[in-house]
Amino acid sequence: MKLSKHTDYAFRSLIFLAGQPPGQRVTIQDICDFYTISPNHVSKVIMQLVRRGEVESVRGKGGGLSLARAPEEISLLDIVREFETTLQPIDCAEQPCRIIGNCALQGILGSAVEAFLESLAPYTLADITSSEVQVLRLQAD
Amino acid sequence: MKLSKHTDYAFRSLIFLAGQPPGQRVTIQDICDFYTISPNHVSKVIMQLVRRGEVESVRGKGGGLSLARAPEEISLLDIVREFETTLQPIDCAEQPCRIIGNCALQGILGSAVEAFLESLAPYTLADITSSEVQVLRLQAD
DNA sequence: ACTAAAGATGCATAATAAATGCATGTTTTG
DNA sequence: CAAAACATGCATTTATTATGCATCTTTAGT
Ligand code: SF4
Ligand code: SF4
Repeated sequence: MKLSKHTDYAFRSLIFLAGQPPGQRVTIQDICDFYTISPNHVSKVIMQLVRRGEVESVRGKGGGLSLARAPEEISLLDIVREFETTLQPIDCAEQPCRIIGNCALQGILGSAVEAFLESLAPYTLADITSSEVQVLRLQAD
Repeated sequence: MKLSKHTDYAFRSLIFLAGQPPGQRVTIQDICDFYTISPNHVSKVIMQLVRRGEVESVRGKGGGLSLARAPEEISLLDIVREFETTLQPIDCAEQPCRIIGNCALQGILGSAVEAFLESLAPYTLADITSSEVQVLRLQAD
């Protein structure tokens, strides 16, 4: 029961962006340098965030990335929902199971996943971006 | 965010065993025939259940498997805990993350997993073993 | 207009983990 | 002692994830 790295990379990127002074743009390279992760992933993750409207990207020379919304308005739940490919803990149809329809397990697991997601619902990017991160960012330069 | 097939195979096996008349023994082969899954997996899964004391196995000719406890005493939560290799949604140390210690995300995700597990806690094998399954089992022969 | 910076996208490969299969050993009944 | 059935280890396959590479598009600055 793990989340994919894409999901974490999305969080890392958002946290990094949230740690910037207002109006500042950063490049994908900056993010990758900071975390020592692959630009290929970050690039794709950022694209998804741009499409969703969480991040603003400016192409071309002098361009870069910035948050398109206040951190308080970026829900952790939305990010998990976006980047997790499957939220169904068991796929009964994959190895077709003979007792489908007579098994309450699917339902129980489904509500357990709901409980997982519900418990993320109250939190936003602002809750996971401490001022220490901003300091760290400055030290990095 | 999927559970492993081992976990589901454990559930399938337990449900099958719970559907037997009292005192009846079944072989691993029976379980595999019923669900059309691989004996190799089931064999290993059953072993874990035997070690944990949920299933009783008798070796040798005429042997087989049976539940070692009442279905009401087999917690779904315990099964998930046993068969899921990792219950940590993100491993911050894998791609060492620079903001470890300054990131509240781990904690939030941790409590989300707790919520997931907590919501399984009230249920037992008895809750997912309907009488229809027993009927189906009889029809299978 | 040209060039370089920087994002956007697609495809190929590598790494990892899960799932499956095969072979062999051990126990027990008849 | 032979056959049934569990027990265990190892090899192979498959699926998914992660990574890398190549190329295209956009835009600022000269
Ligand atoms: S045992 Fe229940 S949850 Fe598992 S595959 Fe069968 S129907 Fe689905
Ligand atoms: S961003 Fe937070 S949760 Fe993700 S790896 Fe870094 S410290 Fe861990």
